[in-house]
Amino acid sequence: MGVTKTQIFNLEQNELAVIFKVLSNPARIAILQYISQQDSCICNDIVDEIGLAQPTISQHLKELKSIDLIKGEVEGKKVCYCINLPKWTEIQTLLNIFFNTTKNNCC
Amino acid sequence: MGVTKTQIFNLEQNELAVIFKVLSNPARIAILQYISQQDSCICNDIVDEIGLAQPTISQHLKELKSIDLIKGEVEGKKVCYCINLPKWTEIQTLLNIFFNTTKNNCC
DNA sequence: ATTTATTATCGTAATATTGCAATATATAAA
DNA sequence: TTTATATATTGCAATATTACGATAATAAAT
Repeated sequence: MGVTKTQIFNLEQNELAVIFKVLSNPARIAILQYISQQDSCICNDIVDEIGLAQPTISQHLKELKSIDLIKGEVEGKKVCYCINLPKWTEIQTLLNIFFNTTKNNCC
Repeated sequence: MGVTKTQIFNLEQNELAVIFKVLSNPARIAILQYISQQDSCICNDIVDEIGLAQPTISQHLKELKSIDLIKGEVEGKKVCYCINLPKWTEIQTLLNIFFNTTKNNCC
């Protein structure tokens, strides 16, 4: 127990759940919003901006990268993170399809 | 540690995270999809449909109810669950606003 | 080559989530 | 009232997540 039984669900259900899970933390929401506000991808000011320790931010960035929601470009000793727009749009579309197809018959 | 630091984030960020968290489990996705497919809200056939124990389904339904995504109507000894359409649409709009406002400047 | 700055990884503690058996509650039927 | 059925709650074990200190890795600057 304690582990999600992914085997009994289909690919779409598991993929949606993974996407939602990555987005299910306020720090990651805040990171995405902050990244999108910067003109020039000034990135790990993220640590200064959000009030969490550097390893914690690094871990959150890794999770966001795990579904390609963001990409990081190494620029010298800094890394410039930004939103991966094609994937972002793809996910938005996926979620809208889910919401639209799953709103039917009610009591 | 081990607990999300909600205090350091704003209301919108925390609300979005809560919504995403409720949706971040394939069983709950499957329940929502199944409910929407039934013409007549035949509800706890959910237990038969999804391959999880009755208490587990009951718990997932509770979490879906916690953000008003579904509502349950008692009908005799059965309970008829269905999607709460106004809330469903509201959340879809909220997520779209998030996706649209958070897709800007990239490297 | 050494120092400094930036980011990533490891290890760990605290807490949360998932799932289920056992049990409680509620309602219909007998 | 007893019995049967449907759903909810409780308690618990296994695992996952969140956060951070310590440390490693990388690369620019001296």
